[in-house]
Amino acid sequence: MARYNARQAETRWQAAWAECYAFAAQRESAESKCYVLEMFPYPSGRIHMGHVRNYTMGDVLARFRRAQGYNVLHPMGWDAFGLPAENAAREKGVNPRDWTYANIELMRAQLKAMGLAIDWSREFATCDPTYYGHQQRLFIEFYRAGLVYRAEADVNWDPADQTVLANEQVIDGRGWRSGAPVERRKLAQWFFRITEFADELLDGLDRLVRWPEKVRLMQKNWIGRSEGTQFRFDLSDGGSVEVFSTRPDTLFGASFVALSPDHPLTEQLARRDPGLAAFVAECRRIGTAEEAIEKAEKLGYDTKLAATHPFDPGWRLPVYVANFVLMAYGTGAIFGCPAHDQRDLEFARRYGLPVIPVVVPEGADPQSFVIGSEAYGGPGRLANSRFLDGLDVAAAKAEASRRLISEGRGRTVIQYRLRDWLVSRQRYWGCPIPMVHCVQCGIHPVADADLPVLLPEDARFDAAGNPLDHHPAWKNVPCPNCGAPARRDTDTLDTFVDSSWYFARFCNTAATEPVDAKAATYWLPVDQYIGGIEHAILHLLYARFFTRALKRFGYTQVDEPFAGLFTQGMVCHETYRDAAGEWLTPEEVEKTGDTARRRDTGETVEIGTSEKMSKSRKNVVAPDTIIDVYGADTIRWFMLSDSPPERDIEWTEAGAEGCWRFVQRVYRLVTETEGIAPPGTPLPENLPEAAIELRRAGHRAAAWVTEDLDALRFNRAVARIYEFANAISGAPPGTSAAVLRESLEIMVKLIGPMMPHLAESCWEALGHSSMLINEKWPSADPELVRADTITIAVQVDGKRRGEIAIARGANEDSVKASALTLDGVTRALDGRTPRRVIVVPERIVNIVT
RNA sequence: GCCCGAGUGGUGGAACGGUAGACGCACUGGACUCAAAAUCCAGCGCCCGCAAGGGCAUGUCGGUUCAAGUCCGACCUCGGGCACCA
Repeated sequence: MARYNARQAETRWQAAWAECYAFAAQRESAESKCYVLEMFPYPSGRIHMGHVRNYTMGDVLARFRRAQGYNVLHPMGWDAFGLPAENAAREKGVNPRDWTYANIELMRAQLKAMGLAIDWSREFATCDPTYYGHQQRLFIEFYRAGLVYRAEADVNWDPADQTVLANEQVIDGRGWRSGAPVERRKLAQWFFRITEFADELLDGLDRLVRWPEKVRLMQKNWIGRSEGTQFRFDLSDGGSVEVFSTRPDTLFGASFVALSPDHPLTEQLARRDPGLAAFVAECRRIGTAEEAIEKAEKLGYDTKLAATHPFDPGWRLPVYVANFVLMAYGTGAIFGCPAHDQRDLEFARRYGLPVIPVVVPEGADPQSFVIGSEAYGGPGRLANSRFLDGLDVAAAKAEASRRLISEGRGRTVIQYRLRDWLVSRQRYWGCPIPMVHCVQCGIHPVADADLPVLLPEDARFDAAGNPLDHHPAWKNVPCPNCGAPARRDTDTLDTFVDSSWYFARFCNTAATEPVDAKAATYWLPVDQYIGGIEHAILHLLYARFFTRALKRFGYTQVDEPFAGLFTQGMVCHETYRDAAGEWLTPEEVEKTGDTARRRDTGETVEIGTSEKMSKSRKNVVAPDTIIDVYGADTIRWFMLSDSPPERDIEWTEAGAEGCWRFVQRVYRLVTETEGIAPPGTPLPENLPEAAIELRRAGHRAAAWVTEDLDALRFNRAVARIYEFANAISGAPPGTSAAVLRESLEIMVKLIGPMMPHLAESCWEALGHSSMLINEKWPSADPELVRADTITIAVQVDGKRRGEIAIARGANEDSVKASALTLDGVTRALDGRTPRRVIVVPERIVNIVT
């Protein structure tokens, strides 16, 4: 029995493809272009199953489009800056740069072993000075255009590690590495003005029809647009305060005004009021930890100031500082309407403030409508509201707003939840911010001739804090403006910046500009982007922002970077625990049926739920060991089979073996089927029915697989191919030699994008001297795809009672007649006369009694 | 709390409103073999029945329809996102 040697074949074909630069994209060729991109990996050390799934999907699409005649761009790079490299430096004493590039070497080899159709000539890492140097140019360009600015911001400061932490790195109010309580500090930081594009980024979502609805919705919520009115309250000390509200209609239900603890007015008042200062300090201490917010009670401090109601000069409202008012949203001050806002209600109950319902649900009596422990946020008519009485909410909003505006007290405002993007990081292993601080003349960009600002190679990682800040030789430079002694900005850019424009750089990685406008015009947008759902908001939003900014500077002509987005599911595995509750790796466990025992001791092991592969659960299976045993095609086939690509998939040894058996089966089918005509043999006329059936199966498979790959339904494509393989092996002996050849060639071509090495070997075994990679995708004959006879079901009163075979296009009366003579139908009718017979052509017959 | 998804055999999953369970995995029986592996053949939702056949089945309850896994309403369970956003 012929056996397919995956290892040998795979190295051989990978070398053959590389030799003819099979996957190099053609520069701006006449063919239609197709840019296929998977989210580039962080070089953590080794590839994992998630990478395999991601890159297999992209590869299938790239190869499929290539076979269809597209000029395909399918590049690969490395998202190479980030904390793990720096941690390795601190923990193991290695240089972050060496650590990163060593990982890239290893992972590149692993990806190449997967047989990916990648244009490796375009590879780069974001930590290459040739990449981050261009990023620095972009930063300065953004700065000059006002898209980058510096401002004081509240940040999470870890006093032990002496660095700013991202919100995700603060766990229960403590630094994730140091365990020290995180402080909120005001520091001057760099920001990207992403809010300038808030409206565009929101509106653009509607046009992203090939994005998952879910991701669009998440971005919409994240941007969080709300329309409202911003207006002024006059205060008893002669000052005033601006508030923002989406519900100016409820103004007659107001019972207090509240300021954020971080509001400038609060700070001013606290200077004279030690009680308030203490209250503010207490609010800051509770901080931003999620849990704290959830449990925190509504607390306030009465400033003793009074605010004048904007619609009634004689109506005075108390002014509080309240812990639930955020400085970061709106104006940092609100008016409280307890009847119609849950937070305001809790606050009012605690401090004994009035609760006046002003919106009454339709049908309820305004006199007896009382608010209990739940505020009423629904629709209704205004009451207790003087000139607004009787209006519905929308009309009352408009009227209240109109009055505030006409009195010169307010204006309509659109507020966003989206904040500007803070990009400063007190870290070494990132793109240095190309700015210089001069005591004489302020902040200036580094001169163009001095770019890129390279990271120093001799940084020290033995002290806490930012190594760049501890490196006088690097830090101290002359001011680019006045020449006086100055110092560099020692922060580096958030690594999300690196991944916000790499797809544009891929269009021409040799460009002397950050982005080659001509190449980008040809290639962008990315036709299909594939990656994890975890990037649904940040990365994808930042990339959308960058693309718009790049367009402003003439680098691109598109608004949106990714015309199609696909978010794939995770790779999971069963978990195992021994009697002591210790996690065990799959290799440590021997499974027989539903029971599992330890390989070493034979002890029975508890099988836990299937979860995302993770080191902590030890349920990780390394792709390279699987590739060593079964080959790349087997693991690729597994990733595409069974589960729909957007859902999670469970890795199982049994499933992998099943894929491996299919690999062998395909090879046997090609090498052991007897009586295959030589290449190029024309099909004879007057084929017997069995041969025509096989041809139909083949052409149908071609049509369906094409459809499925177009829609990224890989699991269905796989099922179609199994069906077709069954049809070939089930063909009766003596089936036309030419039809066998046609069928096998179709099958091999259909398998090509998914199991490319096996397909090449089969193509060769079928007697071809050319490579399959140069063959066109099979086209299906529509005549063969459509069946001549169709089997349709016959129902009586909606229950299936039999089936009839009819000719395509058979007339309704004959269909009806043969349906009514069916045994099962007469039995079910039991002498009754049908009242109605519904015939849906080529679908179904339903006889209604 | 608000906003999204998803519930189909032992299992992963198929199914333009039209034969529910394609295809894979697991399992069972058989062939081949000294034996095993590999391979091949057959079976495989549940209940009644020797069979032919019949009944019940897509989380639950109701509705629309000649016909509902699919559409509508309510509920249950699980998963995800956002969360003092005024």
